[in-house]
Amino acid sequence: MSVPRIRRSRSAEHVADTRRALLRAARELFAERGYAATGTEDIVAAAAVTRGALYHHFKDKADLFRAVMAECAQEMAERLVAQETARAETNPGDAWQLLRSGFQSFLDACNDAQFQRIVLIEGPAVLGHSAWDALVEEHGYVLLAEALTDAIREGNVDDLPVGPLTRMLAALISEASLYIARADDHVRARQEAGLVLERLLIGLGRVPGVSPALVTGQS
Amino acid sequence: MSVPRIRRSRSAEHVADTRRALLRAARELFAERGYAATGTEDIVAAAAVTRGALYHHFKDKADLFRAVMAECAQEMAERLVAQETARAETNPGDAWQLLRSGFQSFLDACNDAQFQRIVLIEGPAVLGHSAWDALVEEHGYVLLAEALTDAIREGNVDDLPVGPLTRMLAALISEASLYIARADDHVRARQEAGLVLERLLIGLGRVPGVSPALVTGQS
DNA sequence: TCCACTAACATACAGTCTGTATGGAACAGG
DNA sequence: CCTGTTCCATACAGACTGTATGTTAGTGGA
Repeated sequence: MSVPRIRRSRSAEHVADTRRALLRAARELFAERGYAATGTEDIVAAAAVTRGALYHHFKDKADLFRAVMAECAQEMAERLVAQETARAETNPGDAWQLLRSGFQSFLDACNDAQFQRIVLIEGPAVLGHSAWDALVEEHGYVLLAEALTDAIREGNVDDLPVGPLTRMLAALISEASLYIARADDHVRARQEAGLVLERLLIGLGRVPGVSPALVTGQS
Repeated sequence: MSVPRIRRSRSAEHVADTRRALLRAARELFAERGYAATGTEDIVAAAAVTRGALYHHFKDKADLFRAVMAECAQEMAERLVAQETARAETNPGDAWQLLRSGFQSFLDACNDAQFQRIVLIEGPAVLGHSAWDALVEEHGYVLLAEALTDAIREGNVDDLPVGPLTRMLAALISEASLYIARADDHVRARQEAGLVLERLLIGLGRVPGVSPALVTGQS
């Protein structure tokens, strides 16, 4: 009953096509229905191949997801870098000013349903913490940490520990983007979240009168 | 519709036992292995019942998870409320001071592996966004939002939109607690995260020289 | 050109897991 | 005594994942 599939010359280009089709289909479906609710059969059907191709190119379903998430994170990082280098050229300010505006543009860039669902929602649960963190570390945190280090070196941001600062700021922006995405009034939510973010960042600047040893960790 | 007094002195207790056993076993296993990696058979085995009992008490596996997560969130909220009311009595300060110290103690309370895994990691992916948000809204956000509203009314916190502020602060603390939990040096991580948090909160206070309309939303 | 040999799939199958349907025991009420 | 309901156990059907196996196009060597 099954119509035999005719396979023509299988060039390296065709192989790459298969892989890309799988990635594209998986990305779409994972973002729309979530990881658990997306069967491998659904993916290969959308990609017009069979499960054999999937398991040839990827170790398992989670491996496919990892590749999809890496692609999402990669694209987001590239988008941001391009945006920020352009801004730095046209309007050269100090690193701190650049970082603050960068946060705001990240807030806009983050407003991408696929990125949110795959990287922020499904990612931590599907890949465990370590694998997720490794991916984000590679694609996202490095940029933020670099910018923060620059700003600290320039003296406009107080010498706070970059590690936790990076994670916490990233979480802040992530949550803000999710808040904006699910709000009824996107424009208003964007404005409010941007305002809150800007206010929170104020505290990072040099504040001469404040001793950095206020908090010791024991309540 | 009339509910006559039901007295099943012994059996009613037994029924509650079954339910509690399921909740306890599920909580343990979900926190340890994650939702997807925990089979219903594992849960009922740990609870010393059969799958029939599980599906009698809960609609499906996700429903059981929801109950577990609600329990976790409930306990966390109770713990915090108790802690804060005690603090408020012994050391009555203004709402803002109370809130700041409350954040720090939340940072400590959040350092609970079950809470982190179930509520913060698995929750958003297992229950969708809306169900998760509804639960957190009910158990966690209300407290934070109330405290923020008080602090704003007292004038020590600027009149910022409470909705996004609540979510973003909660995300901040959640990420900080995760950072602390996975750090090699917990004590140091706790100290650093607490410091960063304290600094970020500074920006929320009244800052006379800053116009709140700096950020308009369009980059 | 012939012959391995391998990459790139397709297909069939086995194991696992979830949800449901069925059955039964205990108990309350009429 | 009969009946209905609650509470749970068991059996079963469907779905899904990963793997084993088959098949074909390309490739390098002799």
